[in-house]
Amino acid sequence: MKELDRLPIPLLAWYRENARVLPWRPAPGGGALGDPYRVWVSEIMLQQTRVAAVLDYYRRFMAALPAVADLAAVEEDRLMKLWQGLGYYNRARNLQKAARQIMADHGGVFPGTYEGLLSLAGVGEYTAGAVASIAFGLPVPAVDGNVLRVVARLTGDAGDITKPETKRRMRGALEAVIPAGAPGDFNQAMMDLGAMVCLPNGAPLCARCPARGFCRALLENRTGELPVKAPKRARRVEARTVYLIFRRGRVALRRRPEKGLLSGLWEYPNEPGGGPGLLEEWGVTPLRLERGGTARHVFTHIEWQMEALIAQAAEDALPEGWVWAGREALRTLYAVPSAFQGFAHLVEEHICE
DNA sequence: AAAGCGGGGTT
DNA sequence: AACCCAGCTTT
Repeated sequence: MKELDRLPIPLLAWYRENARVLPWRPAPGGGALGDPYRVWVSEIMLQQTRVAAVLDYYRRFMAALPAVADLAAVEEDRLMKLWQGLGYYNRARNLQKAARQIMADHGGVFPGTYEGLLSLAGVGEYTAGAVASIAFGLPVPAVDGNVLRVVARLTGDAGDITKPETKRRMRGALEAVIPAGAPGDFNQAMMDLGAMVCLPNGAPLCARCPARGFCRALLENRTGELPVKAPKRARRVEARTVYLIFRRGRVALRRRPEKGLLSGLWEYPNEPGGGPGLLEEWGVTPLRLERGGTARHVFTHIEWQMEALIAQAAEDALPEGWVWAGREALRTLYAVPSAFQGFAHLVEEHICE
């Protein structure tokens, strides 16, 4: 009998005792179904994002947009403000795109099949499997980073889990053992096990694991070597100048381009390299110009080393599309990514409105 | 198949 | 400083 065949019974028993209590989760262990909209929103927020980071965003989001029709109708700037700081902002745009698909193509009713879910914007194999199993009770695996790690160790599989082929193999193996009576509990139990017991970086808590009696990696003393993962590419460093331009107690903001990094969000004007000369190009005449210190922000693939220039503008004129933002507008209207958080105190000092 | 896309907690 | 997180889309 293979390791995965032996897993469901002890795993589900462990889950009944140890499941995390989460606002989008149905009562664990009873095989109850979750609400599709709530489960879906949570799954999108949780992509590449820890549970702890999601909780407050999820509560705010559901209070503001309690149903799929609300999401379909909300204005984009308000949507981005709800997502501000969570990262991977295309998730929010795809969320709305999918909500409009549901309204237009499915009569406002959530599609209840794996293929129907997969056709929604921003929903891939993992998310379709998660919603299908948790909200609709369908026996489909939901294979995320946690599950790949658990399966790699449990079965002693040394395949590179960053490769699609390895992921396909593990997903297929799970399809064969997922219990038809409680697929949602099984998938969530796998994720909880990965998040709480089968920890990454060679630090699993095997003594607490319901699979400790038959885990290949544990029995063969290979938990430190599994899973196998190809190294990530190094990030590049970019020096940028950030212009904090003030006028009558407000600060200048511009919208980032439609595509690429932080697309569509608002920012203090900034450019690679840069210097005082750019102000003139923008038609901004500085009455005073001073240095504002430095800040650093690390993305997955780029590191910004930023230096701020603080300028007092002589006139109201700004380039097309730029705005003057007061404290209230900055707080409630404009979504500014966390990359600029390092200069928030400077803005706070110079803004008066 | 590889690269782009955020931000923050943990080790 | 590296690793990783309830991944998806585009190239």
